[in-house]
Amino acid sequence: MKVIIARCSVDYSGRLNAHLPLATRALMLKNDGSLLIHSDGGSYKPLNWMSPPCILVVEEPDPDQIAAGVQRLWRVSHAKTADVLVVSFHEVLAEIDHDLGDDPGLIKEGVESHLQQLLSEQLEILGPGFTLVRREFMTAIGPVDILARDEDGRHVAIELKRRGDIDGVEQLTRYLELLNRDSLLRPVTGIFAAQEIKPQARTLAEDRGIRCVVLDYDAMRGVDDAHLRLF
Amino acid sequence: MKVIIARCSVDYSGRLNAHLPLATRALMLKNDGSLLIHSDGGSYKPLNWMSPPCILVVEEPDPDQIAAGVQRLWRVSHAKTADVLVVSFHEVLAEIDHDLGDDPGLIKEGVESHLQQLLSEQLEILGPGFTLVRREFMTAIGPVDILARDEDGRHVAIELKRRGDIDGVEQLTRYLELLNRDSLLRPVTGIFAAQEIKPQARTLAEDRGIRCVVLDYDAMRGVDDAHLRLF
DNA sequence: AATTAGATCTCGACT
DNA sequence: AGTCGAGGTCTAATT
Repeated sequence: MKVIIARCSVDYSGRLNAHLPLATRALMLKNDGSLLIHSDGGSYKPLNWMSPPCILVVEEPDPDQIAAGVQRLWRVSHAKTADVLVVSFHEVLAEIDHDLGDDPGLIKEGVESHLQQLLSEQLEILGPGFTLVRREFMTAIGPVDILARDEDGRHVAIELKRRGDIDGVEQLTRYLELLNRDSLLRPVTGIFAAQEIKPQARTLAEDRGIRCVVLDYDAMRGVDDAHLRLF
Repeated sequence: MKVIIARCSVDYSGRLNAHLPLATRALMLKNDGSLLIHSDGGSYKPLNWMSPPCILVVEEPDPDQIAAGVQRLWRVSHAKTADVLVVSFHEVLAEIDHDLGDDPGLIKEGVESHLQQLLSEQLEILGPGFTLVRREFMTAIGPVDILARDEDGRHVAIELKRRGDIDGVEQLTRYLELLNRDSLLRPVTGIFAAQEIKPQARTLAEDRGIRCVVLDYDAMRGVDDAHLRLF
């Protein structure tokens, strides 16, 4: 990995065209040839970048560029697409070159799949007498997060989201339409469950007879922990 | 901005919990206190990070940590949420500290808004006799990208995407339903236009009588350039 | 400040 | 390899 602080301008051409005027920036060149160009702010997204697989070529600046103050020229080309990133160095202010070796990788403890697990174990949150049929119930257009039965034994399809917006309601609607064509399942009602439900999504869901349920993740985890402590 | 190459381990706790085992990594500390932790690979997304607004506190390692080889301890806390990132430094291998100043920012061209401009100037792509009514035609549920009339003077709502998938078809369907309630506009047909249309989206659209048009951005830009060169 | 839709989205899982 | 769904999504525009 090489890190360079430099005054430079940058041009990108590919899925869009973009230009960064001359300024001081931090460049991170990774072992695979990929390049990130960061400013001293914003969040983790670089101002400009090239993703691997790509190739870095050091070019000679032409006379016009030299006259304009360009000392070094990098052309980073994507190996499979026509994407190109050109960095015009006007001044290199600092540089680090160091071998990092392989990274052992990130250990994550997720939330989304965990939420599904918690809810399937705590279906009473949705109402008394709810029982689980299956998690990830497969249909022709994809898996329904949870299929359950209500206290009267009728099927209920549950779509789970961390943040419930309109797309989730559309998704559940498509599932319901499909499930209700199946005489073995019919009638199937829907529940839209999320930690947070956007007003537009709630309106659309209720318009379509889909019940909305806001989930309290911390409370559900608490119940789960209490449950574990019993064993 | 400070860039550090160090052997370190990292723990994140927030919307999820994550742990990075001891390894050599590149850390980028920005002026606003935000921190990125990169490995020598992957794309622009860091292994771990803390977004601003956040605060960095240098802590004293406790005896156990010192015994384990921890030389320095950083605790980066988000200012508004409970998110915390802890970096345990075992060895600092290189370091750069440099002031970058403000960045003049990125100039972009070729995103959806640009595509919308090009298409509204080249409506003949959709068929002979098409005329523009309005870009961003406002409705109660949001703006339709382009409202036009076909050669017979009938209204056509056009939904524009870079990549056309099912969500875009749903969106256009909602617009069409609403627009067709308006006696001044009725009948309104739909066109789903994108640089790339996913098969599922095409099937759904054509099922609903919505025409699909694949756009050639380069050709459209070429026409635009040619048009400019005339003046 | 809150909401919404786009993104050079990225990333992983599954077909 | 393509497709689909999720993301500690991020980000910019608009209400």
